[in-house]
Amino acid sequence: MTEPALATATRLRTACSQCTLRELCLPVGLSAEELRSLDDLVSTRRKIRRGDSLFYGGEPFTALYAVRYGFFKSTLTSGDGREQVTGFYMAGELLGMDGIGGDRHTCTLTALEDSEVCVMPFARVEDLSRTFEPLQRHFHKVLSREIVRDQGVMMLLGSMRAEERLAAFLVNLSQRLTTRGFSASEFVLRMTRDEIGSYLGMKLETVSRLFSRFQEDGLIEVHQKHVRIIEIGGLKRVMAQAQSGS
Amino acid sequence: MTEPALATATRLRTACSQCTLRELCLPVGLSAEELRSLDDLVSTRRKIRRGDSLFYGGEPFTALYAVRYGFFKSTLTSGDGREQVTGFYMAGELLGMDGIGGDRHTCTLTALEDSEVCVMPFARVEDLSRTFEPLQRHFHKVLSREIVRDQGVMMLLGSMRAEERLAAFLVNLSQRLTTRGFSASEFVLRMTRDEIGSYLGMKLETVSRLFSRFQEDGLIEVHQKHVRIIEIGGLKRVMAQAQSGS
DNA sequence: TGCAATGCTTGACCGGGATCAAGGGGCAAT
DNA sequence: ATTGCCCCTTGATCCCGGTCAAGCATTGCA
Repeated sequence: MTEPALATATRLRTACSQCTLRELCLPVGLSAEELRSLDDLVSTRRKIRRGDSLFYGGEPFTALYAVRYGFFKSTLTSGDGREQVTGFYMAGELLGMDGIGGDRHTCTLTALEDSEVCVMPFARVEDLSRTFEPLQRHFHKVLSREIVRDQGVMMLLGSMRAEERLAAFLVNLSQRLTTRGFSASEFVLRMTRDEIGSYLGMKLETVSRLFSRFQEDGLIEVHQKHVRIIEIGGLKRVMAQAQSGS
Repeated sequence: MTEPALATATRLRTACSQCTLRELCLPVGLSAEELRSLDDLVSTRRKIRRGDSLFYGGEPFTALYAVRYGFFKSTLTSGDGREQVTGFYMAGELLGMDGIGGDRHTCTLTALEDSEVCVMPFARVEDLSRTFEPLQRHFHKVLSREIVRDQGVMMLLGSMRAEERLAAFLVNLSQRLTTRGFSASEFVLRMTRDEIGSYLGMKLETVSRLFSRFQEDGLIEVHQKHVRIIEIGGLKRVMAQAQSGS
């Protein structure tokens, strides 16, 4: 039986081997053939409109997702309804790893702009990584890096002052955008002050005031969601001024 | 060639299949034979004296460790020397997962009492989990649960007030001790006020004051490191009194 | 094109928790 | 049993960042 033309087209559209983002979400240094063996990883793609959610906390876990384009936040809701932003995700980053442990997602993933993800059924990820060692290794690294990232945020929240936290946030954002070929110094925030504040453990008013202060100090220029970093070195200095906070 | 008696003895001593903790750190529901196939996981054991470190941040990553007995803290040191406690670990819990992503450890693991760990060379973990599906699945779950745990701490630090955080800490400790067959209501803290404070993002004085306050309120009884929980329901109520903090 | 909704900024004030300081208790080593 | 060190407790004071409030800017929809 020959493959129908439509299936071929779909396959091509979802092929990891053709994806410009692959060095962000897949192991590097593979031969063309090895790469092709990864094309089975992605079953389909899914578009998420701004404001819609990819999955909700409590929902059964079935797949991991790689961001193709767009921007997401992950949120955790506590028993009493408080909402905490636990992360922001952009192209090439992996979503849904929280769900593996308990077979349901613990957090909610919401698109902050129109986005698209590659759907990777988790059973397939596990199957493939049993037979394909580079994938196994890579997958473990991705999981581990998520742990390290979270611990970095713990350090942020646990031992830094508000202005240090916001500076660190901007520096981090700038670095991640650079990796993806965007400008390091000028970008549009996809999230609100409230979401930044939740992520960084401060109120939206504090975020706003600090943006204004950084601007007065000549470190950045802000107009609503538009941010231009003028002196990244200054931000890094703010980040690390050895004092204890909270 | 027969196996020398000493090797046999070592093997017996390190056999997962014989370990009373195995339901805490290995997949459950395995046959005796399947269990035996896991005995290769642990290469050796290692004792760590109180105050000594199992590994340091920056050190090359080679193995994961399962706590056999004892108590550990993990700490992260920032560029400017500030130290953040990122977790406490007890029997049956897995250490070292932070190292997988970058081939070196990012945090330091220090014993808070005389302890022993099982050393599981990571190459062996990956090999075995390629051929033995239940181990693969289990390992992924453990990694994922660490992510979820860290996100829980982020929520703690990002959106709860000091007294809520400390109450949550006590409730969590009590639960983990119960799982391990210890008393849920009476235990000895292995860490100092300073370490608790670092973990929870507050100063040691605040920890001390809150302990005193909880005692006045009849929720607990504290004498130095000795804690007796009198009303766990009260602690849970403190934990969730819907207000915003920090 | 105008209106409503949402998000941002800024000011005034307040309070939780940090900081500074002093003293007390327990444990380990001898 | 004594000594010294580390840890814990408690008080007094201060300040960062939260809270409350008012008004402005931007965006999306009718």
